[in-house]
Amino acid sequence: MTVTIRDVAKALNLSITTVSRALDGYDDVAEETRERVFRMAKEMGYVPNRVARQLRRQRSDTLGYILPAHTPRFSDPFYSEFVAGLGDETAEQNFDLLISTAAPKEESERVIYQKWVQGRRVDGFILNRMLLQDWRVQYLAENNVPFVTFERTLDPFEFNFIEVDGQAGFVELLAHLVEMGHRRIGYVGGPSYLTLQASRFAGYRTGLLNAGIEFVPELVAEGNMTRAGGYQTGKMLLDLPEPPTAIACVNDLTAIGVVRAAQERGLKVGHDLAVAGFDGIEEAEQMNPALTTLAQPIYDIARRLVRMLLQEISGDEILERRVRLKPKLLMRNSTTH
Amino acid sequence: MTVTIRDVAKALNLSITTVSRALDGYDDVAEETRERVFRMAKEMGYVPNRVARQLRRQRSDTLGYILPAHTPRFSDPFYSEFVAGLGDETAEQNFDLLISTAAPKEESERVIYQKWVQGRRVDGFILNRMLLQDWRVQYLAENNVPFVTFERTLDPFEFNFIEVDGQAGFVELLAHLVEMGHRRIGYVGGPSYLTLQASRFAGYRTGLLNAGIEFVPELVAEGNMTRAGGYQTGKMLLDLPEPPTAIACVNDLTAIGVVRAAQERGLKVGHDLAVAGFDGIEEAEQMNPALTTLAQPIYDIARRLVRMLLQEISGDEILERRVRLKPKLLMRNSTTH
DNA sequence: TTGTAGGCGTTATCAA
DNA sequence: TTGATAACGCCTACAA
Repeated sequence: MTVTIRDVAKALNLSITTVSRALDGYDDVAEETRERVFRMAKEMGYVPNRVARQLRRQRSDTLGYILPAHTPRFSDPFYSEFVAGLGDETAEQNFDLLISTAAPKEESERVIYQKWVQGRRVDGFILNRMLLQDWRVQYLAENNVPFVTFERTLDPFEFNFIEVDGQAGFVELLAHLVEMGHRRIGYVGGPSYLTLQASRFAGYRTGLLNAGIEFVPELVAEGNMTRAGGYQTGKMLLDLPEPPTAIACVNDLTAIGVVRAAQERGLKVGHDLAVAGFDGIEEAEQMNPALTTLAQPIYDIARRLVRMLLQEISGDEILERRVRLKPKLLMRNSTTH
Repeated sequence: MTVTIRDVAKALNLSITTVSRALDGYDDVAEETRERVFRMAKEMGYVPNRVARQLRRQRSDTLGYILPAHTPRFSDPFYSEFVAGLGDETAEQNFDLLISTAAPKEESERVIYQKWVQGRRVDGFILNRMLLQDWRVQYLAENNVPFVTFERTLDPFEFNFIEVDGQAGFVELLAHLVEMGHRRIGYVGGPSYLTLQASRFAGYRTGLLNAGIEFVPELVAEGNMTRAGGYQTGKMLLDLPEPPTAIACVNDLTAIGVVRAAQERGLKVGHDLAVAGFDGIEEAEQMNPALTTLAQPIYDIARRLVRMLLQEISGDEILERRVRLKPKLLMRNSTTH
């Protein structure tokens, strides 16, 4: 049926050893033999059986990523871009990417990690949307499973990660808003157990401090990082007796929701209300008004994470361990008009 | 290191054969033995090595799906929902889902299919966004690889699929627009080689015919099914000397772009211009004005496709072969105000 | 430079 | 009801 290495060997009157070594580029194979092997393999359409190779090598050549999806209709451009980056880089490195979705912190999420680890389905994991204290980090570290993360955690384990300095970003954003004349600045965040919420919120507070503006708890609300969440919390803030004149949001999706809430109230975003987000998704650029945001190179980060993880898995020299990037403030019409 | 079936057998003083059969639920194992085996396996934390099993059984217990992504920043809620459905159902059936992204019709896409087929990485494929004549169908059919599709093609091969009747949907939509008083109705479609474009466009034309409205080629434009594409083509149509008063769009994303173009021109969508889409993504419901759309149950369709494919793979009786659904017209403010 | 042989962890065949 | 044994396809020490 399908062509195996044995068929190729037989057709060439060689041993499977020689064929295997020729194909794998060992240098103890005669140049002429190698060429014959390559030609025949191609002609017969031979493709190594990955499963057999995996069993022999005791590696799966597969990376795992579990998407933190709360609902089936979950949709965040951040993840589309992130997954695209993971997929492209793994493919380029001749690895596979195994994906599943699970609601964060649920039992079902834990079950998937366990299944993949114990069934040796993957050689390592990419994690993101980290919790301040993250059971995944503990579980993987204790089981000696390689992993890398986007954002870090407070857990007392050594691991490699990329982080984008949300605190510094928000400090810069607040300075920008203050410069545009705002003093009453609101903040719509995400769940408090998220690393990114902690650092971005810290940036918000530092930014206020820097400008000598008093922190007003009423101007801060917790959303769920979706459009709908931004819309809800946006309405709340805008319906205050003394509403903010600017709202900084934990991510672009939230900001999009806030913009909608504002427009529904007849406010002209950019004039009557400034709104800013974080991520730099494509939609932020295209909406009306274009959204001021702290952009991070999601696609490239994903690719880089894969490379870091593969270095760790292969035991190669690890070139990058803890990468810190700064988001880029893109000032657009939602705050500058 | 990790526990194998051999360890369990040794601990119980049984042969690995018996352990294997006990665990797999064969009925020629003494009830008492079976219980001992189960208890010990659990105690020792034994999890079968999936790779070894795959090699032996010559099956991968994995389904493949290649996401048609044109750019790294590609992001369409349709696919988020579709992939979520695929992932949930495969997981529930104890299968894995292998995902990659590739630009449609590119050489790189073909390479992935070949690699997965020849490397026996997957037991079957789910396809969507079908081309009228689709090389994937031909390739898989000729290689006897099981697959199911969302939408069908014109290829002369037998295969199982689910389709949503876009033609009937657009006929209904056009009737609605006509009833709202529109006579000058535009259409923004997708690439002409797509099945869904062919059928939805056919519905548009039939709808015009039914209302006795002459077909005006200038009112039809080809987009690329993205927000940005909708925005571009929307501007084009709206800048005509005699612009349409209603625009039917091939999908929601396109419609969202058209709405933005209209709003930029100061048009009040729902009053000055009617706009409608197709898909029923969440955002369509939340935008302002809410978007009239032809909704299809994307998540459920994905799950159903997986079940159909697994029936085909397992050789079970196939309960569903060619499923035809009708989209549901959701009339909202973008056309009814 | 090439070949022989053993084994990765399962499952399936056959015999006991 | 249980066990010995042979694959599945590949890689790699070791021998030739």
